[in-house]
Amino acid sequence: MRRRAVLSSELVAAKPVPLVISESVDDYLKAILKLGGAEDSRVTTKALAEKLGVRTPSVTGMLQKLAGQRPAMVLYEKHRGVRLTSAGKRRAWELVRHHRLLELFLHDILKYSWDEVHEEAERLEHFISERFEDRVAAILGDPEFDPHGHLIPQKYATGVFRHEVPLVDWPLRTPAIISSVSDRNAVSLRELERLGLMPGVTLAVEKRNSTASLSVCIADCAHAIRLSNDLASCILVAVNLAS
Amino acid sequence: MRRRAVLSSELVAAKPVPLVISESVDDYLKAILKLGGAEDSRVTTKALAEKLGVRTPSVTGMLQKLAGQRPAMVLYEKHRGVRLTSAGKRRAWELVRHHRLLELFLHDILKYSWDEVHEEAERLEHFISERFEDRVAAILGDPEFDPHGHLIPQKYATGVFRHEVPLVDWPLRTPAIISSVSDRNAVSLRELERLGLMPGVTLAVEKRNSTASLSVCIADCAHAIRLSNDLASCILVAVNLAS
DNA sequence: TTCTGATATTAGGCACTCCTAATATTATCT
DNA sequence: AGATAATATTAGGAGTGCCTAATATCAGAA
Repeated sequence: MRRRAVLSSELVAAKPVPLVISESVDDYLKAILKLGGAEDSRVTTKALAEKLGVRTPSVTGMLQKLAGQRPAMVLYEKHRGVRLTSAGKRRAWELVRHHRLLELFLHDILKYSWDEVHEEAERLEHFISERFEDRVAAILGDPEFDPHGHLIPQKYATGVFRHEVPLVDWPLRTPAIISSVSDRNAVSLRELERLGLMPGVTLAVEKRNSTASLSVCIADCAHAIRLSNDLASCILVAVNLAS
Repeated sequence: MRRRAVLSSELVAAKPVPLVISESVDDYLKAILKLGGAEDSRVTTKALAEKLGVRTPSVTGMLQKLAGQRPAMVLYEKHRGVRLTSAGKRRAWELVRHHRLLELFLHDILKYSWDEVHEEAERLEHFISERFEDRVAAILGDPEFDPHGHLIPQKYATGVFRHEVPLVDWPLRTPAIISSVSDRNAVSLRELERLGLMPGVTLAVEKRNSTASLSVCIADCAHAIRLSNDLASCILVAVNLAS
């Protein structure tokens, strides 16, 4: 039997499917949160597929599933992308909290190095209980920032996206404070640590070279450091650290 | 096409299937280890099904899969039960080490109570890395026992089964030392803790009642305690704690 | 507006792990 | 030994989450 034609912007039918939270679902929710950004904009199938390392039909299938659950995790209109529902946001931010708490815990308590925390946190964030989360937060003294400078969301709270600017977009010779660095690449993190380029450090961009690199000065500009664009793109800065 | 008849004790054909370790596989390996016991005896399909809370056809299917992997995790002969191969033992004991280290870690560092550690450890044991295992062991000072008195196996080592006797089988009025208690039931654990019946405590069975209960005395027998058979069956004792 | 390339969805399949029903084998009792 | 009960296996199916191939839709350029 042929499927009937549908209006293109039809909201996907919501058969009440019992709620399932798998590792996979978690990963989709986190990816939608990140790609949606502060404006909570619609996220495309393609963007999700790239972020998650799967093919687009897999994404379509999962989005239909997530939209059909009760409570629905996403709002999904065919061909128009997805956004998280409040239930989806809740879980996604919970995972972000888990991840960042775990990173700090692994670093401060279990003495992991800066570049080792991400991978382990990424795996464990799905499986720790609320109790684990609470106890870790208590031991760490309800911390605000993870080792890479990222804000740790409050429990049950919708997190905030800080107003950060990639160092590569920052104006020349203007003091900036490193607010956070990407935790994705262990090699880059080791390099940044070696160079002393860590959250809280003040620096300025001396000059941009045509050869895809830039020179930066730390604080008083005693000595300039040359950074590859690759490395520099791991660094986010802010004028003040409050926002 | 009809499947050809096979000799009943035929070793299951070993098509080289790439090694997969899932949570499910882990659970089967641990169950086989425990049911096989110190003598490493063959474990039946039915026993596994009961232990794991699945039906027997599911077990048969999984055993065939585990036997067909390279390296094989189990030795499996149809209708004759399974045993772990050395590769299977290695993973199973690794999980036991993970579980017991995690229990002690949750109790000592994250301040979980005695009865809260099992469930969390059971979930996390599958996902922690070798690094996590090592750091936790280091923080705890390479501990020998978990909070319930179970031996924590050495890294990479095949663990040992201690010579323990259930309290319900222990002779009357003979001093015994609690070597371990079952970690399976949180309610029982809370009760045991309240009564002071914890690993290391010396006691003797005063008398066995027909009403499925028994009276025990702690140490100097200042006061007797009546235990339900249910509770008593959580307690394992040993003459000395070395073995 | 119509074509075209980019993006998205549907269709159909596979591996995993579970299920029920039917069948086969083994063990036990008379 | 033969019947029966207990245990185990095969057959066939379901849900999840991934895949490729085919098709549909959308958005930008001519």
